[in-house]
Amino acid sequence: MSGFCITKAGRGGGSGNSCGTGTKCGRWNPTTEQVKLLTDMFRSGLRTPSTDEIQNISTQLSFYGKIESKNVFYWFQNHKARERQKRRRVSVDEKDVMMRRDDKFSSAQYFTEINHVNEPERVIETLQLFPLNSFDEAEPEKFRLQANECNEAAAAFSYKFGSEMDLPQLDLRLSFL
Amino acid sequence: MSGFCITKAGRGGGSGNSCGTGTKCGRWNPTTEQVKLLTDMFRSGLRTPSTDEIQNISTQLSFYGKIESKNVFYWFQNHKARERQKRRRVSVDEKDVMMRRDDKFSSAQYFTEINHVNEPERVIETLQLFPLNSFDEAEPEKFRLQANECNEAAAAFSYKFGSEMDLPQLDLRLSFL
DNA sequence: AGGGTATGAATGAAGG
DNA sequence: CCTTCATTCATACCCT
Repeated sequence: MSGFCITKAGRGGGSGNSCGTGTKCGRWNPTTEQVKLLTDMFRSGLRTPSTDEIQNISTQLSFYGKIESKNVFYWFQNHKARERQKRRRVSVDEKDVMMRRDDKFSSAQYFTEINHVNEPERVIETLQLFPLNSFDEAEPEKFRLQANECNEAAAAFSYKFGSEMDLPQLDLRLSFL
Repeated sequence: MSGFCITKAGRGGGSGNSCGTGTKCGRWNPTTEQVKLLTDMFRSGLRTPSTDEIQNISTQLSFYGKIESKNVFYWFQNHKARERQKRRRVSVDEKDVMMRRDDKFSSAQYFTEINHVNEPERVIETLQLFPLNSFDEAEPEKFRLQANECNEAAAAFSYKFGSEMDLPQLDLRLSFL
């Protein structure tokens, strides 16, 4: 299928991986300038660039090194997802902590914390060199709590399928194998 | 054996992956055989299987592991969409390369490339293994669909490369907001 | 030199 | 059909 992991045959595989000049092939390795700019954009509020924006960004960043549009696309996808993930993780932890203490009287505190929800530990904040608008990450994300787990969306599956297991065994065009 | 990546515990071996016996199964994890067959079908031209086809395929593939109709449905949806997306990105990237030269008025060339949108595969070999009327493989999609995109892209470019091409000091932060 | 972490890439599943 | 989200795989990088 789509190149499983086309992995760079580089390592050990004698295959023509001509990335000699320290540029490792295989997967995009952003330069610090590229990362800085991408991060700036993200901090400025850009979360999901459109195709055109991706193109522009890619084109411009290519000045600093090899880059493809898909790299930009993935970068934003991952960055956004990970921020969300981190936030979720934090909130869950907070909840756990609370729960753990049989809190009978901390309801007030509970709400307070919930409302705050984010305020991830300033782990990465070391980068706060920028003067700026610290509003950045606020992002009023819609809290569409999603029913995860095996909730099974079969029901939600709007696509219509015939009458279930009718056992229509047949010729099958799967004679590929 | 070049087994380096491709698979590993996850979807490999088409056996270990049994969500069946109480194992928590979050989402379908196709076995390699299933992927291979689906890919073959896709390469044979099947793009949008009908409900019946989906049913049949699903039934057949269930021999290789747990699978539901919706999985087949989604697989084709995703595969098709991603191939198209990939193609689009690649073609644009190529364009970028060209644009780097001075040709700001290469609209002719521009369109030529768009129309080409080379399709490396596109093997028509298998022809009608499928008795059905599934001509959809031909994907009667017209080009006019692309026309629109072309315009947008063109606009974006003119905007961008209107006068100079090396502004390393780009002010990305504002251009896309 | 090995383990942990950060992150690029891929893809199943939905929503619209 | 297109876009987006969640999850997972595969690596690069860093640390002890």
